[in-house]
Amino acid sequence: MTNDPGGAVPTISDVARAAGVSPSTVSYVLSGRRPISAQTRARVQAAIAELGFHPHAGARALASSRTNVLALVVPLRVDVNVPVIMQFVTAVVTAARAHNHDVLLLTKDEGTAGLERVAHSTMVDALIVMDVERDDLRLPALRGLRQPSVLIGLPDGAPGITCVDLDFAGAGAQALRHLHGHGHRQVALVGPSPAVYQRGTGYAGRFLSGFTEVSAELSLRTVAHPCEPSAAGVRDCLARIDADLPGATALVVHNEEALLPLLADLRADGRRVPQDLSVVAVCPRDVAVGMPVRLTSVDIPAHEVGTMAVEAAMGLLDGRSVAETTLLPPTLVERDSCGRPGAGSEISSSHC
Amino acid sequence: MTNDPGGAVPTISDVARAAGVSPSTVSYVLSGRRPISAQTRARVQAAIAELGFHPHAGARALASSRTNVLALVVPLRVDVNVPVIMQFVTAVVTAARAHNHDVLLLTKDEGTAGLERVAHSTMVDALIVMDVERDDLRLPALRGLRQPSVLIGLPDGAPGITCVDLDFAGAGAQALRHLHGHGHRQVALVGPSPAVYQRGTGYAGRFLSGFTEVSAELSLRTVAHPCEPSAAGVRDCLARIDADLPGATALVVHNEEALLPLLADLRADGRRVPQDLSVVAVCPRDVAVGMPVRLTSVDIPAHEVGTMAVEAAMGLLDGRSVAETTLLPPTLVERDSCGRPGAGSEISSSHC
DNA sequence: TTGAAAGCGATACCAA
DNA sequence: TTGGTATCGCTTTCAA
Repeated sequence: MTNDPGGAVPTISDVARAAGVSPSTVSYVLSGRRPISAQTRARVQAAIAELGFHPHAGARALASSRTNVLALVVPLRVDVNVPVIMQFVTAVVTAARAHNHDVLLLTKDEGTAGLERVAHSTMVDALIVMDVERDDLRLPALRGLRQPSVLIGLPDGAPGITCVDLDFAGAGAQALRHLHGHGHRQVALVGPSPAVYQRGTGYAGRFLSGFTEVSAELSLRTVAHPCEPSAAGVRDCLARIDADLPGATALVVHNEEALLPLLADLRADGRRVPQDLSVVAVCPRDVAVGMPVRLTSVDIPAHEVGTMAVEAAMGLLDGRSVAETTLLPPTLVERDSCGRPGAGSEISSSHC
Repeated sequence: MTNDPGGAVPTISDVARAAGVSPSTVSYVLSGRRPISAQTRARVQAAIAELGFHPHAGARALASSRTNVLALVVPLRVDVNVPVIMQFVTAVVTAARAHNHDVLLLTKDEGTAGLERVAHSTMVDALIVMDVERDDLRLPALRGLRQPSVLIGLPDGAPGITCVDLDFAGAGAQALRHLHGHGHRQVALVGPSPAVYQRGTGYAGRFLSGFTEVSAELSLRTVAHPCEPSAAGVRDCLARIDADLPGATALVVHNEEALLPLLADLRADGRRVPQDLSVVAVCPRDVAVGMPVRLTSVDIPAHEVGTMAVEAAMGLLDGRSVAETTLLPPTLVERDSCGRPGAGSEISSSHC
């Protein structure tokens, strides 16, 4: 690596001259878009290394109409689960890099204008949009862009845009089925914060509907309450559950941030998990594992979803056909927070 | 806004033709780099709106050697405080947008190669690097780039690169002085996880040294222990403190993730905050406020730091002179977690 | 297997 | 106050 600080930045022509070939040959060595003899390739590559040549991204974008950049729109609200968002972001950046793309970060609060700005100015090849609401105002704008987009989430109706998400209805169903299989007949759902429902974020409702359907199908007694993710909010929510369904033997918690205060609250109340109350959480693995009690959980596969979103975007860019909607099947992992109702302290973990 | 989907994307020449002026005039209307008569300007702007023209970012970058993009390098480790990172990111993106820049997201684990890739290919005008270690391997690489960079953090020695950070030594001093002012003479520091110290992240040591200096200066009895941010880690840490400094009447907690388990642990032990034990936290405001007890805290001003980092980068790009090191003074905010030692339940919040 | 040269779409210098 | 145009650095078609 011969760095030449102070010297001018080498261009493709400099490389061509040094290698004794034409600029186009250098370009083709770089892109592999046409066969090059081994010797020529070697000479060019030597010259590239020698000069420390790096193609100019802007020039490339101009000539090829490809930026190798993906836009990622993230929510920066505080009531949204920050660690989960970070997992999506990590997954997207990592997957994008694996496809030789970089990631331009947009915030949701720039709204439609932000999307159009980066798309119209050709800063990106495709867009990935997180935190999509059921009737998201940005959808029409996205449809109008020349670049393809991929949603993380599932809006109402046929969005006409590629969507990737966890099958939250399936997740709700699976959580409840699991508890039913362990003998529970009265189960309460601790949902996301009211703000999430009000915002019209789809996953909350989809999870609830899966939960509700299974409840009906299996003739269970269930209640569902949203929950503010704070010590006070959790206390409220538990009180309401005790009032509405005093015989509840299990909780499904679809609210990552409420988990810690909730477990603390139960403990302070002398209600042991899982001896007195079973808990199934819906959250990323590492959150479930990091709790005071290792929680049986339905995984939120942020990494997979993020990766699939990028794969879908790449597929669209390459002209491959891509399923409009991809719902990842839920995965429930047994850990230590779920026993049989009324098992008291004599819980046999082999049964759960 | 007359959208013309399906029609070709308009270029600056199309606008020029429509407005009856030359392309350069359109460019100057856009950039404001030379005086334009009001009528011409109006005609051009009308044409721009009419055609829905947006300058091509790549073409612009090529012609002007300015991308209007900032690289932001974020750590995606799990042991790092995710919400705090998100606050930095938010601040940087917001500030960058205020200066008409976008943000390209790089992960720390791409290391030196990632920095050089985006810099050499001229994808960005400047770089902002988070989570800088005391003797960070990336510093030499950053110094070799044509683009300026700004560090969030403070490496050892004279880095030769602009740095922005909270004055952690001052923060440690302030936390301890505050407790001393309220009568505490035996104070324990609950530090970040051992991993943070081992990684050589500077802020942990700087905080500790400020704490230690004040301890000596005021002849206090203090101990300091790192703390794994988990239920078990917190238990361990508290046990060690009880062993080493049984008379401790106050805790300084420089470990955001340990706060919740720590408070739960104290509560379970029947030790009330602040009646039996005072606590000063070091964390962002909203974290302090969101705890079961509203914590007196030294703020981690992620927003200010992120904003200042962007301002510094803009200053460097504009050729303004920028201080090599900017340490933001700490701010302690009184809330409800700090009383006089031995005050028991008769705490008078007016005194604290 | 390689080369020549015409763009890509802006900016900014040199003229008028 | 405005216009003409060379230039930025690369890709890709057309030719050989």
